[in-house]
Amino acid sequence: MHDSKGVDAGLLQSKYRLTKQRAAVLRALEDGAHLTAETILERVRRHLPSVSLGTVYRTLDILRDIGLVQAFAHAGAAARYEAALDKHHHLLCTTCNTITNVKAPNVAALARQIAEEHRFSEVDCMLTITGTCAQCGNSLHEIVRRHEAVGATV
Amino acid sequence: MHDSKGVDAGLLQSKYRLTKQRAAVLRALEDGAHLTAETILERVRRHLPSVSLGTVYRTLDILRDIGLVQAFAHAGAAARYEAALDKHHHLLCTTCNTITNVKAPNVAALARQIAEEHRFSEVDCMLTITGTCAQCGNSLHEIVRRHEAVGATV
DNA sequence: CTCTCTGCAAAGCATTTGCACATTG
DNA sequence: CAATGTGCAAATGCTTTGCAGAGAG
Repeated sequence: MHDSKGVDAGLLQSKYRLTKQRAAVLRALEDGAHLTAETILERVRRHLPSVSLGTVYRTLDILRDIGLVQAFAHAGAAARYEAALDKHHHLLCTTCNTITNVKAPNVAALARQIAEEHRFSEVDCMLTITGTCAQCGNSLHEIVRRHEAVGATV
Repeated sequence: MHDSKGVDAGLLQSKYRLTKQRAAVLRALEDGAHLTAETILERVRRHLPSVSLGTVYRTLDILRDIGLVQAFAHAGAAARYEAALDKHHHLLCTTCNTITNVKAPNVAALARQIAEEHRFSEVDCMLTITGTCAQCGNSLHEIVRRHEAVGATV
């Protein structure tokens, strides 16, 4: 059986109602993936085929408001959403667009200090590291190798 | 007179042509502001009234490609662009949406280390600290104070 | 003179919203 | 049962693109 009590608890305590659509969105994010609204809709529809994209967006807004969900925006791409289970940061491969979660406990303290110097309150922080992941890096090398083998000039 | 040689140098060296529109976009970002495409268009049109928004977007893409411009995306808002003058991070007030640049030299080393552990290459990093700036924090306090003065119940 | 760039206007996505009906607490 | 949430579809906002003419090197 799905024991989603823990996941749904936040909604029950909030000013928002617990509906099956909202529970389904939370369940869609349960595995820690970084999903677009469209992909969340696909997952949700496996259980509740009639849910609309509008509802997914409205739900994500609510869940962000409660703090159960976190959005990740990057220029020129749809926002990606994830469950806010624990504090972590992101490693984004700019080639395959995969996002990997990483821990960086020192960052929060650093951010808090900077924020304090600027008299900021209610602070949160997010470190995004961009680059090329090992897999994509290898693929690129291979392409270069083939080019050279064929004798292509750059 | 405007000594924009330094600013334009990147374009001259690149595979892209140096046009007055592109120079104007660079000049619009000269003061280090974090602007939306729409605002950049306004600034550009002061000098070149016929420039179109499409050209601004195309130019920003090119400038990002060369590394002269950096984009900043945040869920549910237009992207903001800034000149990539020096390495810095961002303090975003979630109330007034003002972005402040901050230095955090330690972050890069930390990011590099994390990236290495994950076999990432060509790494860059960006720390975004969100919160409420001093000014907005004060305004909120004042609102609460007024509420209390009137005897309003929460 | 050729290749690239621009303006214009239309198209494309991601996201939001108004409304009538369904559901929750 | 009153308040809130949902589906649908239309609207909005940001960004991209096709094309014919203009401009750069």
